[in-house]
Amino acid sequence: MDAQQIAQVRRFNRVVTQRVGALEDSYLARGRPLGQARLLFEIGPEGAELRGLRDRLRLDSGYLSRLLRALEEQGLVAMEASGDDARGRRVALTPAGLAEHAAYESGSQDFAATLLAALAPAERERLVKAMAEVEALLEASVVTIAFERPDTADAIACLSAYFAELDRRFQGGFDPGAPVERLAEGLAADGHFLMARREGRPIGCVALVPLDEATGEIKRLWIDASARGAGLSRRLMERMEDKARALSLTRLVLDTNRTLAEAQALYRRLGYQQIGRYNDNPYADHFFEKRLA
Amino acid sequence: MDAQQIAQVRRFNRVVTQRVGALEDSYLARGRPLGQARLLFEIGPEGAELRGLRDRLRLDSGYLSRLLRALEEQGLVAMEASGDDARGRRVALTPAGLAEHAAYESGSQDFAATLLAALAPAERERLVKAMAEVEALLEASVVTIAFERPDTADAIACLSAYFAELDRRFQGGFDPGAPVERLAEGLAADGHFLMARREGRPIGCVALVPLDEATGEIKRLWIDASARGAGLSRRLMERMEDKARALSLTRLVLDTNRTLAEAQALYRRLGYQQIGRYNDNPYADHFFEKRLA
DNA sequence: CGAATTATCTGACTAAAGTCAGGTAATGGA
DNA sequence: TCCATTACCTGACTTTAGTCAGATAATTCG
Repeated sequence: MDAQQIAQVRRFNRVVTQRVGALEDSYLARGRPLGQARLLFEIGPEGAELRGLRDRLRLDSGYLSRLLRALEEQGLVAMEASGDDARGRRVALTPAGLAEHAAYESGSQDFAATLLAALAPAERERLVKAMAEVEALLEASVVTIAFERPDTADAIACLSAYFAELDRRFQGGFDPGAPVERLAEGLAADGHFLMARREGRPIGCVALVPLDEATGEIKRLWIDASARGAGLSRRLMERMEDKARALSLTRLVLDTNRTLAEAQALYRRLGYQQIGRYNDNPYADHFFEKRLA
Repeated sequence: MDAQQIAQVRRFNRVVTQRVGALEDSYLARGRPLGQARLLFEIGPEGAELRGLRDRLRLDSGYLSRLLRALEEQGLVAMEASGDDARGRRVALTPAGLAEHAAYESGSQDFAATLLAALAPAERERLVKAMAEVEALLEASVVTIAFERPDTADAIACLSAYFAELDRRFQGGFDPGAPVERLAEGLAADGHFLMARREGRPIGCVALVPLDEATGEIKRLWIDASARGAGLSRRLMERMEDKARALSLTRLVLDTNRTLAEAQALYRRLGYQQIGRYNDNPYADHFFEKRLA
């Protein structure tokens, strides 16, 4: 990355934190300490477990407790017992708290609207588009990618999400042929499993299964809907190719269904070439291979 | 503007202030209270007047004084008398202060680099481009546009910048034919003058001079280089069209030089049609008109 | 069951941030 | 010249933010 890019990022950081950060805070504060305001906002109309609040806002448990006491005295929140674990507790907004929350919501909306109102419609659209792009790529930049065991709860959640999506998208649905757990165990025995996480939560995966001395098969490429469009699948695939090279494989193959157009486009962009059928997978319509340098 | 746009802006605000704002602060702090760190950073290698610091950082004068005392005790800054007003004071960084400032600079660079390093080169480029777009449009959104007298110092600065640019761009240079001040007085007598400012500083202008009962001429459209590409000229032109309609004009005309290609493109986009020469301006090569609805 | 762990709360702190009411010296206008 | 204003400083506060060491009750694991 070059100096110009770094300079642009810094300029962006400066402008945005000034223009957005400070102002948003002032809209959010509403004459209340910012800590209390943020907490009230984070609790939200559905209420929340204290545990989660501590994690999301990175608060010391003593501090959180005190903030809650303050909001409680103002009649804005009420504490409740948590469902399954009697140690944990929940907070919910009282009617007064809900009203305050709504005021925050509309303040934040007003702020966004003010920002947009200063622009002509065409520029407005450009701004919104560019913001979406920045947001998606910033999210992508905090994604971590690592090889993991495919039989952990998180990995199985990924595989299940993948199968569920295939079931939705294939005409006639999709049946993996065996329980997810069994397939995961199989992968653990003879494959490699790469997982992408954002803030700890799994958002994507891909598997590699050696077929013979020289050939590996790419399987189970899945990206959560919230993480698409930021080049994550490419990052996963490239990382897996590195692995294949490290395993001395010289050829990767994969199959795919005709409804997965964006996947096919990705494979082509990555240098995969269409080949003839190499397995009897009834769901597969297209077959690809790539020679590894 | 629609709800989706507002929602996108809010999401952007949330993600960016979390990802960028908080982290940048931690890079900036370097084990020093954030207030002191910000002040040190803001003083900069050239030093600064206390007055300006108070304004830019919105600090109480007592608080600023105290922060400076703290930095002084650490040997990072030195106070000096201000040039013209013996009440005012300046701060400058000592060698130790300069070293700390440099450390902040490099920390901020590291942060930007870390952000980019997590992305593949193609995404990196997309991110930088989108950041530039957001930055430019956010800047544009704090631009204020208003009719002002054309014979103030700021307005004359705009007109001078305009003439200087024409002089640079025209083959053979440009001679306005009279001193800027005289032309400004003329405009004040029979025209209307619209000015764009960003944080108080003039960054663009346009003038309207009625030619007869029904026709007005658009002149002196200028946008500072730092403000181009965000649709400001369009905003100025549209605002001036509104003014023309309010004056019951039904037709606007303007002339332009062949080297100003982007201006011609703008006029066409705004619905101006090319017509024959309507004056004897020796610098004009193309003539346009627009019928007002 | 008993020991270790976990979730929350309370009390006792400290540091940082920010406010307010004077006070002094320089400046500018009547 | 005199008086209001301005720029900065100092002292005396208050509020926020955040930390840390127990205490208590529920849960989990061996």
